[in-house]
Order: sequence, then structure tokens, then C-alpha cells
Amino acid sequence: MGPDRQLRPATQSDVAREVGVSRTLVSFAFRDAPGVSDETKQAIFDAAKRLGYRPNAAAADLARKHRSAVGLYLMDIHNEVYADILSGVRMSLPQARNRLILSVSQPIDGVDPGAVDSLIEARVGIIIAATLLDPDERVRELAQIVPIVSVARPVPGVDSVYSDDDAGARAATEHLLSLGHTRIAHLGGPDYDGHTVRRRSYEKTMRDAGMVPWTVPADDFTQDAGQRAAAELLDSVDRPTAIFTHNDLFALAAREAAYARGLAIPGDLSLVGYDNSRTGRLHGIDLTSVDLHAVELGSVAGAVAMDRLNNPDAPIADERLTPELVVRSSTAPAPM
Amino acid sequence: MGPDRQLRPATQSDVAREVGVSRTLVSFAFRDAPGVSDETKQAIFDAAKRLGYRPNAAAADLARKHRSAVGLYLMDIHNEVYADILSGVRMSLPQARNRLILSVSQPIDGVDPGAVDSLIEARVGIIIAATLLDPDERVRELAQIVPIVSVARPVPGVDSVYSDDDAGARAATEHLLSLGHTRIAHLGGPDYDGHTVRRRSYEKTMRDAGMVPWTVPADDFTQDAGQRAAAELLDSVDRPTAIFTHNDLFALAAREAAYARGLAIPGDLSLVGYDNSRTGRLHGIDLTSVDLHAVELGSVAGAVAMDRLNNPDAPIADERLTPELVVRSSTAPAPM
DNA sequence: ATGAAAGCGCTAACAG
DNA sequence: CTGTTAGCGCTTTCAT
Repeated sequence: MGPDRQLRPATQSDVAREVGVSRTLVSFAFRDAPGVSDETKQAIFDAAKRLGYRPNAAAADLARKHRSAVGLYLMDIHNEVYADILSGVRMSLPQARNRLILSVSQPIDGVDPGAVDSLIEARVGIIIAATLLDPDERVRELAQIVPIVSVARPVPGVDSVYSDDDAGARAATEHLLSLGHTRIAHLGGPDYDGHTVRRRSYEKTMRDAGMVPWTVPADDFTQDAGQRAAAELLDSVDRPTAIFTHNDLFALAAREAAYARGLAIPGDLSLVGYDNSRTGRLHGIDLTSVDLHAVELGSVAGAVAMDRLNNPDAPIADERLTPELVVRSSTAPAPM
Repeated sequence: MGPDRQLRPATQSDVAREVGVSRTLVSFAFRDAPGVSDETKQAIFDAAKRLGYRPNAAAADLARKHRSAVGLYLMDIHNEVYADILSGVRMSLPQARNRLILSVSQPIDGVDPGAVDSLIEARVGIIIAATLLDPDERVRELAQIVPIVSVARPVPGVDSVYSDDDAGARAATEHLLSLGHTRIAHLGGPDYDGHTVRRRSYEKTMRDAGMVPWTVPADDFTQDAGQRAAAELLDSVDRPTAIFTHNDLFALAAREAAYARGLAIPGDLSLVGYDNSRTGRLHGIDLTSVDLHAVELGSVAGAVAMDRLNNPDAPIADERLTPELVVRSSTAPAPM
């Protein structure tokens, strides 16, 4: 036998009929709009409870011609950063607005247009997007359909809340340079719009220091892709003595690749990640990394989203937070 | 200046007017129902594109008196296991059904009734819930309102897809016993319905071996709570030589607490986690752990959800997967 | 192959 | 304080 279930969920009309009032009163009572006597209200709530009535948020939105849900797109839920962003967003969203619709991509999906489309078709009022893979131009197009707040990636012409990747990557690279490294490689992400700031900053910093940059991009944002790129780096004839990776996930992949080859960290290889993830902070991992303050990114994005909702014509937001290099013991002076 | 936005999203009527046909045809065309000529269809799609028309999924559901979205509740997105479950669910859901509405709790929230309520009010057709914190009875009540598939926690009377925690915890405990440990403690989770199987299995296994069980429960599922419980264990006069934790998150917390006290793993302390997370597999962490096959749990849950949707009267599902102890170097024979 | 009309559950004027 | 009415965007008989 299957579980027994109510045949038809109760509606406002059912409650109204039960109490002997009109639907309007029920509607008012549930949004405690003024103009319903306390007794009536009480009677309505009682009946609602008895009937198991639940408001239908979708129908309400439809009638109100106004979308109350906020959509959140996360590129890769397996990456701590995105979980942190989610936490931040949740923190800054008013309690009442608990209609947070999530759309999560798989990093391997590539451009994954469906993810945002599903949010649009769910008629969310605004989309907070943590690193869409689409080109800037496409993001701007989408933003014409529904307001978008781009998180952790600046998109010109679209509300953006991000960290200063240029400064972060420069600090990381300069840290390795100051340790005397010369063969410093960069394990980068795939070459998408808005995802190359760290790489370019690394390359510029290297050139400014009179060094030749050496970037190997991963095919996608998975750990496997990171490991493949790391292998290419570590198996090359002139192996780098230091690697700066696009994120901690890649740094950990490189770390595994290094140990698999019998290389010690930081003895044979210095490693700098990006994200300052919990994993990197563990004893024995002690990963030097750039903290982009993901939780704060999320909470600021939530605030910006609320602003945009309340004021569609406000100037476009451009919030750039300052990252912070956290030095641990995965980096050491270059070997003689 | 704010971004310019369409004033009013295009509707089926707009498209119909543009083409010069009735709304019905547009509706049919978009669900490619039979009975629309190819030319008309083409004309409709062209016009839709021109107008930027997007179907309104919520309105469609309303009219169809049938809910197409599936809701997914995850207790703690910061725990890899839940991210894996999400991946599994996504894998097993038909492409068409990309309306996955997520509700994520914070582990600290406690019972967090809002999380499921928001899913219900979003009118999802079914809820896949990865470890609700509510009592069994309450889950059964909720399941009367909307079908629920409980993941990673069996709830009698409700579709459940879970791992055999009893067997997993027994294997973990027996592994430590076989290494000669006698002071084996358990760092458990908080005492919620359906979350105590591992603890009870540990306690029974200990008693069966003639040992006295020693459980310290964490206050909640956060890393901090794990660390506090670990501290209590490690600072006690008769410090355990081995700890079996409720999950990997707690194991890592215990690991940090141990190192902070100058204890070596596995020299001074053997550690067994639960989840076989990526982090635990890292070089230098090498955590012995029980794998509950979270991705598979998710994909089976997705399949069960589809079955339930197609056949509301089918017998209640009870899918129990078999976990697997993965031995690594965080465990060693008990010191003399 | 196409259209008219009713209704899904709810909100929002407008009356009383 | 309470009720009536007209939609919101879409699906779905039932006609034509």
C-alpha cells in the first residue's frame, strides 16, 4: 500500500466555506492585511489548520504580477566557495523572503544554458549568479529579461559583487617571487569570459618582474581536469619550483599529483591556491591561499539584490571587495 | 542609470496576437501537442523569439493542477555528502524535469521547519529530503501533504533510500577492536530521530565485545560542535586511543583537536570517519572511513521519486544500500 | 487545423 | 469590517 494522501490540497475557498466568510477575508487574514476582526482571523486560522490549508505561493505571485522568489545559480556545489556564497546570501535575505530557488550546475557541463533558463521560467524576481560561464554579452542579454547580480565575477553593465582578483593574483605571484622562485607556473581555469583575471594578473606580474609566465589551463573546473594540468606541469622537463593555481581545488589536485611523483611540499614544490578553503587550512595541508571572503561576497550580493528589487532604476552596482593572501607552509624559499 | 529592462514579459497572448492566431495554438506549439501545422508552428516560434517570450512554468502548473517541480532539501551544503547526493539526484532526473527547487538548511538551524514549508508552498510535486532533522512522526505528517523521499535516513511509512548505517558503524568499530584498541570512543551527532543508528550500532558492538561504550554527542552538525566534543574526549583523564566519529566532518575536527594537543595520528590516536569524503582521501589525511555511496544514494532517490510520481499508490519504497569500510592510515594497532 | 470559453488559486480594486 | 468582481498566464474540454 502506498501512503495515504489528501486528494486535493485545501484552497482559500475551502477555508472560506468552512468558516462561512468570503475568500477575500481568508486572503487578508493570511497576509495579515488590516481590516479583519480578530475573531474572524482566529476562526480562519483554526479552519485552515483543520483543513491543512497551505498558501500557494505561485498562484499568489501570478495574481500579484510580481515575482517574490529569488534565484541563485551556483556553478559548482562541490567547491566550498559556492557553498560559502550560498550561506552569505541566505544570511542577508530577509526571513520573510525564504523563497530561494537554487540552480546548480555541474562544472563539467560547460556553458549550461538550461540552468539560468530554468530560473527564468520559474519566474524568479532576480537571479544571483555565482560565476556564470557564459560570455559577458550573453549575461547582459539575460539581465534584460530578469535582473542579475553577478557574484565573484564582474560583468560590465550588470550588478556585480566580486573580489579584486587582479590584486589577489598579484599578491600570490609576488609572494612566490619574493621567495626567490623563478620557475613559477600558473595552473589556470578554462578560458571563459570573466574567469581569466587571475591568469592575466599572474602573467603581468611575472613579466613586470622580468620572468616569463607559464600558464597551463585546465579543461574545465573539475578536480580531474586540475590533476591533468598539474601532471603536464610536473612532468615537463623544466619542472616549476612553484605553482600558483586558479583555486584551492586545483591546488589540492596539484598537491596530489606532486606527492604521487614523490615530490615534497614545500621542499620540492611551493604551492599557492585561491579561496582559503577549510580543507586548505587543515593540519598537514597548510595551503598558502588567497582569501576572497566568499561568505561576505554572498551577503553583499544578497543586499544588492534587495536594493535592485526595491529600486529597478538605481545605478548599476559595482562592489569590489579586497582579498587577502594567507601565508601557510605550502610555500618556502626556492631551492638553491 | 539602471539597466533597461522589458516592462512586461511577453505572454502567450502577445505571441498569439503577433502571429494572428489564438492562444491555444501557441500553447499547443510550445508543448508540441499534435494539431498544429508546421507553418503555424514555425511562425509561432519566430514570433516568440522576436518578443522574447518565455513560458511561465508556475502558471502552467496552476492550470494543469499538477505540480511539475521536485524539491530537494539538503541539511548542510557544507558537507560534501549532501553535495554528492545533489549530484546523484540531478543525474537520475529526466532532462525535461529541470525544475529542481532546492532548500538548504544550515546545520545550526536545529529543526528548521521553514525549509520544508517553503518547498511545500512552492508547490513542488515531491520532496527529496536528505536528512531532515524532524522526528519520524513529523516527517510522516509532512508526507501526507506532499510525497517525501527520505534520503540517508530511513523513516518508517515514508519512501526511504539509505545506507545500512548499522552495518557501517559495526564495521568501523570492529576494525578498531581488531587493532587491539580498548578505549574506543564515539563522537556522535546530536540526538535526533533517525540520526542515532551509528551510535547505537557502535554501542552494541562494543558491548558485544565486552567493552564499555563511551559516546560524546556534538551539539549540532557544525565543525565547531565537533571540535568541542573532540576536546572533551581528548582532554579527559583516560583519553581514548581511538575515536569513531559520526561523519568525516567530525573526524577532521577531531584530527585538528588532536594535533592542537600534540597528539599524532595514528600513533597516539586512531581515527575512523564516516562518508569517505574527498578531503579524507587526501595525502597526509588518509582517513579511514565508511563509504555510504552518497552519489548513488542520490540517484536511487531520484528514481524512487519518479516512481512515486508516476504511481502514487505503489508500495512504500525501502532501499537500503550497503556501505563499505575503506581502511587508510589514520588507524593503527593500539599502543602497548 | 484552429478557436472560444471556463477555470486553476490567488490578489486587488471597489462597493457596501 | 466584509463581500463582489475582474483578472494574472496558462491548459483544456468542446466546438467549428
